[in-house]
Amino acid sequence: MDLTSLPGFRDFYPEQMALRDHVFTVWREVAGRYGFVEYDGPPLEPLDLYVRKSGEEIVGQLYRFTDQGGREVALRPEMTPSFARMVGARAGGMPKPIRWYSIPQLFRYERPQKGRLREHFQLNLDIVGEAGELSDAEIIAAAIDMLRAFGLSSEEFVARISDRELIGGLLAAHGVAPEAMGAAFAALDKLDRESPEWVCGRLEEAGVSERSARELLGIPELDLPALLGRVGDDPATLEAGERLRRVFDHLESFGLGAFVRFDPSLVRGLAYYTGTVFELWDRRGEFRAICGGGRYDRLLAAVGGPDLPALGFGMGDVVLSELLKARGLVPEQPAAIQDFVICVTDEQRPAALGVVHALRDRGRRVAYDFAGRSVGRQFKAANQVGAERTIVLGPDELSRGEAVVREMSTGEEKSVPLGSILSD
RNA sequence: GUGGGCGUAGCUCAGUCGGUUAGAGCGCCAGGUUGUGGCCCUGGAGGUCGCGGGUUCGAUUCCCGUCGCUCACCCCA
Repeated sequence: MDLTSLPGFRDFYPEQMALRDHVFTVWREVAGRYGFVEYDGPPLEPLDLYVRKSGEEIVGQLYRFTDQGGREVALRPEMTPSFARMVGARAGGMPKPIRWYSIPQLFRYERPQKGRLREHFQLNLDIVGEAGELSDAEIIAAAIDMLRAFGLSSEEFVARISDRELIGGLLAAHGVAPEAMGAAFAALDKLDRESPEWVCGRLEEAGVSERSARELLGIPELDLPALLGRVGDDPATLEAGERLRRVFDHLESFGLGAFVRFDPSLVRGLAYYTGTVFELWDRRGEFRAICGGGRYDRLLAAVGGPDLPALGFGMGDVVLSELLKARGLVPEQPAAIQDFVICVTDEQRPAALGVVHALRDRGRRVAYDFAGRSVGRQFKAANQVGAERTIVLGPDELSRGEAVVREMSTGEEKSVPLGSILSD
């Protein structure tokens, strides 16, 4: 029998489970601060749920199979379609905006690499039913506060923010036809990794003149006002720019100005974003994006959900955990054992078990030796499990109704009545 | 799917210019007696040297293949 786990899948040993639990706890705590409530859906869904949204080509990237009932099913690669279905079933009767979040385990059949496995947990946090840009600022603020709650500062990460409609308008003003928009976005997205010549070439293929392409290469250097000066006079584009400016204003009002930056080269690969897009990045550039999201006003309807504006983000546990480890932000776990109860001889066993159980009833984390070993070995065992104190029951103390309590860190020892152990 | 790097004990790694029983540190287990841990000492368990084939008198070592891990590319929900 092969005892290794599947490639890209993780075993969570206790120390890793502690980190995972910490991540989930902080996520839930911050989501709660923003008034989001948690939901979940099935990890296994009909294959068609994803094909309908992303097309047939996605099938090769899914964990999928035919079940015994002949149904084509897939382990969920993302939460949005399930979310759309669940929101759709209830949206009509719910006050808007809807604020829901989830921490699904997601699966994809791809070659694993740094920060990207075949399985991960991803916080999904979305607002449905609100089109105003205050909600854009709200969702970005929530993402930023997630990382702040882990102890990361504006020195360590930044939210890169842009707007797809604004950049789309800019590209259109430079001669990109609607049908070439996707290719042009893809080219711009490569600016930080590919040579200017390469990007220029791709833009020209998308219908951009060489002169315009050269001009577009300067995009990442532009601030928002400068960029607005180059988008022409299309009213929708100008409005998108104004909208984005107000998003930044709101974030500034939240006091989060140090965490955000306009980044026109950010377009995200996702075709379905309709407005604000953003990503959270480690400033040192050691990791891939920690978090990404934006506004997707037409997606819910497109996947069969309600026709409501929506926006949200996803934040995976893999990159985040690597970052926390690299920055020394993984909290120390409390000792698994608080009290270790020691019997000097087997005669004290019944009394010891009574003490053990009474302490556990009081919520203490308690252990004791199973094997009847020497007192020295029992202390050694207590030390190994990190016990905060040991409670020694010997014939002498027990005859007086007492026990010796030893603080393991200091070695300080005192004889106390059994009753006081169980009441303080 | 493409390419690079790496596979020796639970962990981190030595080592063998091809040669007999493959080592260390840490960790683990048991002792160092009869009521006190951390340090120390002694002993022990634990490895098909990733797997398969080839060359060879002999392969953990050389060659080929394969699997796995890992990094990058592609892609990215």
